[in-house]
Amino acid sequence: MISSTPRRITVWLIEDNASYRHSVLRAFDRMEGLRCTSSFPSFEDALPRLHDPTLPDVILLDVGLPGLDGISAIARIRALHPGAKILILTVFDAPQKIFAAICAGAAGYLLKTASIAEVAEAIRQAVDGGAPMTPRVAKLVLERFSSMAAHALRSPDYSLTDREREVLEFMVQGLIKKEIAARLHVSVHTVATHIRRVYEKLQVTTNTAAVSKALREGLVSSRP
Amino acid sequence: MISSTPRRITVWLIEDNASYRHSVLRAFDRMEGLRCTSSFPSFEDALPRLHDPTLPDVILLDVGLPGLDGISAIARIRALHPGAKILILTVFDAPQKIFAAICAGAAGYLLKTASIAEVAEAIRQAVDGGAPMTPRVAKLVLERFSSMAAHALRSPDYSLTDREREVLEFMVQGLIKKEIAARLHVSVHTVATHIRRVYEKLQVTTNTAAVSKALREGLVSSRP
DNA sequence: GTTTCGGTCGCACGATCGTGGGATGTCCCT
DNA sequence: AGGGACATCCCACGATCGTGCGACCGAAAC
Repeated sequence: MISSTPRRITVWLIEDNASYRHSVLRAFDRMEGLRCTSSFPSFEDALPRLHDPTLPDVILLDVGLPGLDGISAIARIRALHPGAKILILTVFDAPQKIFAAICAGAAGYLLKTASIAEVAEAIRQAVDGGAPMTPRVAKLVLERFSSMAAHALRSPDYSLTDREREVLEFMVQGLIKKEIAARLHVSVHTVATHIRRVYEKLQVTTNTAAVSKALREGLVSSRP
Repeated sequence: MISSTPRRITVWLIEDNASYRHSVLRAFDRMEGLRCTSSFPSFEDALPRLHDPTLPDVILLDVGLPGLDGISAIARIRALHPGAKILILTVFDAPQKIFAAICAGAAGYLLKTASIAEVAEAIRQAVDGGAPMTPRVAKLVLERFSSMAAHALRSPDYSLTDREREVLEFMVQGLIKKEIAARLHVSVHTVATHIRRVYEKLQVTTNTAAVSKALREGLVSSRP
């Protein structure tokens, strides 16, 4: 699957390791459709050039470099040049680093175990709107993703009745018994009874604790 | 990057399109290190075979097929054969489908725009513990991921003081004034004053509403 | 047919809360 | 020297809450 872009893709390389930087540069020079227009040993060196009139399509960034940490660098680049695809290329595979980079707006995350050819392919994918990732990184993202989603969806069973759940929802909305009674067209005593059962089932003794438990454990919808 | 597995990777193919199924089968036959041991036109056909003593390393599954929907199929397969890597191979790129599949436990998600060679490579990556994805899919996952994280982190500013936030945290834990006073080594009156200010700033009039607002808007950590 | 469960209603009492006032002291800012 | 923000403490009053106990009814379950 070769993408046919009209002109060469321009790339900046920000990488502190000189020998790695040069080998990437040389390899790119021999490639069709790819052109590394500038390279820098650190983000600080690249920073002033971010005001240039001609900016690259893709910025290849090592987030292990000295000085400003890579995550802040991503944010700064995006602020100054939102059009650039930022590809992280690093030796670090700590989930924390990876997630931080993604949340900061990186388009992809590659490990240096990848070959130069794979890096080049990843650059093309990024320009095509893809999000290239080393499989190992993809695995971590997927795991975190599904655990986040699972956490957002899990809902322990306290076997609340429909009416009890209904009352609980109103409590979560901050209504007091009197108001809940009005909404449900029943007496305050009835509401009190329902709340009593809810407390028993949730093993709490105060409205505060009940609301807290309900929200934290997703017993009611979190949407106001 | 060729993975050197001692024996051939065994694969099942579940795919309703007969001609696509056959072309994949033929292609795999010509490949080293890959063996498609069974193929089925639907999940229902594969189901009884999930009790076989010899089960595949990877199951290639089309989630657009008739009968049982693909998402439930993933869950069923994982229940019966947790060791298998499930790779989704489909024409559907609706984010909803993708996220559901991932949350159900798919190891990767490929679009049928991928070449057979790419599918084969993805199978190897999956066995190596990776999570192969078409770049387009990766992009969607990354976007959703960072928006989820951003949502989980956003926190409106009610300019609560440190002490007020501290008291609010205890309220969210379900403590009553008396208990909070004890924890902070101050009098109940002091706690009452702090709570009063919190109510003013959050624009609420009951403890319930305050706790609800605090939890929903991430004013305090949601970890119990 | 009797039991069980869910929902409804009632009363009473003490505990807790929300809010109106106030007061004192510390720290920081200018 | 003065003002503002913050934290601390106090009192009093009515509203609200938590919980003890008891009751009725309809539907479903045994």
